[in-house]
Amino acid sequence: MLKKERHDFIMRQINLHNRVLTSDLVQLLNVSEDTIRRDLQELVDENLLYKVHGGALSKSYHSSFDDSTVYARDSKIAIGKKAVQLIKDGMVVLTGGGTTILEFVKLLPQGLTATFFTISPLVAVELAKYNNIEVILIGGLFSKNSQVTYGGQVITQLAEIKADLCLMGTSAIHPDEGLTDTYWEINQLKKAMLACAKRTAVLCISEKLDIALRLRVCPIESISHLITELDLGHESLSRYREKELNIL
Amino acid sequence: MLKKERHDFIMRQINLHNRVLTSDLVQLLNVSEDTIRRDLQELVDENLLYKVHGGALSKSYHSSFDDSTVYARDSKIAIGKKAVQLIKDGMVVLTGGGTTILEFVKLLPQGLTATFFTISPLVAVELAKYNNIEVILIGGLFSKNSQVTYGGQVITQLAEIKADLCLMGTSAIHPDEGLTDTYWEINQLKKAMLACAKRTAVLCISEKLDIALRLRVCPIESISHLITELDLGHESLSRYREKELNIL
DNA sequence: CGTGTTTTTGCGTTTTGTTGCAATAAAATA
DNA sequence: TATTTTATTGCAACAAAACGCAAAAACACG
Repeated sequence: MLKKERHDFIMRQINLHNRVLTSDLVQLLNVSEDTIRRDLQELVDENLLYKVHGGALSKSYHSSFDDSTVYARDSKIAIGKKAVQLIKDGMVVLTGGGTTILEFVKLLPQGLTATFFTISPLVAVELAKYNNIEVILIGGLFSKNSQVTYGGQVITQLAEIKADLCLMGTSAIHPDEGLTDTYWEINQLKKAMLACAKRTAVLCISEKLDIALRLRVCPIESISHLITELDLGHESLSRYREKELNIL
Repeated sequence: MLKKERHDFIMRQINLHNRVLTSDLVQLLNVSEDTIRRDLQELVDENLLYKVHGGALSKSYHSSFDDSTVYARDSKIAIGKKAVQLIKDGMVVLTGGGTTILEFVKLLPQGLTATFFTISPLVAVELAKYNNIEVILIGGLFSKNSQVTYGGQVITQLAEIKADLCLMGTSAIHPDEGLTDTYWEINQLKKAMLACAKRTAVLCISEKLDIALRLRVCPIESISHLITELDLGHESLSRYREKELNIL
């Protein structure tokens, strides 16, 4: 088995299970511990995973809930500022949930007149602080993990909406694999959101670039804007610049 | 289980419940007390929580005092405790919004298995902290004043629900005039909520007793329970005791 | 084809990290 | 104060990682 194959195998395990044990890999791949450790180190150097004592963890699996201190808050504010530029008076906007979106909402101009649909209660509460924004919260089953509504009812309601712009956070984006996710229901949800907006902007901190997870949401071509905290010319974005995609 | 995963688990517990007991963690994670204590110490070193005798506390719990700014919080907690007694495993409950309801939700027992419908995003977020409660957020226009969803869509959806119990806060209750309100839309909403529940409990701090506002929601007979912070025998409640109404 | 170079891999050793135990100290509780 | 519960500390056993080294494989090039 070639080294590259081993690396791919490891990454597949990581994306599948969010974690992997060194000892498991030794068994599965039938090589020495040292080799696995070296492999993991190389993948760390490529910025593809986190190494911990005993194994490795997925980058996308970021210690799920830390509401006191928003992870990478500065980056998210930078993204929020860029996203605000897309919003014009009179627009109908659909948003997902997540801390990045929340930071974006806090940065909207006070006088903005617009209609916002959202599946996130927290986003709704934040949007309600703007006098001229009409807020419609899409109801349904409430997800304990993602803190958004999901399920059949949400998707049915989304089908009735025609939005000018959809803003969504993401757990992973990859130049070839497009938008991917780990959970089936969230995957379905994102597809429905994409379907009801003319354009979609993906808000994404740079460390979620170049990651592909189990379930495909859409190809990269279905996205109109990619917003990261990086400068336009940044090297990490070159593979995305080749696609038909506005980068902010 | 990797150490990092344990740390994440602990942080999730902390952020969910604002506190955690060492002994609980020992059981849940199946490791020795020493390990848990060391984990907690490491998280303290990372400035992620406070350690106290017997367990640990969330940092945000101490720093953010927005709880204490709730008006008449003690009364609302007293009401919440009484309201919890009405909730049994397996029930389908519908709740409104408001700080009284929110305090009630925080007092629910951890293991409770139930289904909650709610029109309040904040209540939904709070309910989501209970593993065995299914939370359905009813969507629609979002009211900037009351922080609940309202309007035609909400009423349509309410019509499809059959709840065992409805819990609502109120701005006014009067022995002769019944439940009253100031805003047309909220009035409609409350009527719809009443209609879809077998029984309705009104949570109401004593200073809202004996007040009648412009719009009638329902006569006092339509309410099955009145819950205030007062003792059962309190004089202010005498006029209500004469009605067919359980007083808690 | 042969020879020197680089890459890859596994082995032994040392170092570091992790965990549970026991003895003792401190804090909470009655 | 007496008793129980929880913390702290040092220690030993074990697991995993790092490091240097050498064998083997793959590669480059005359």
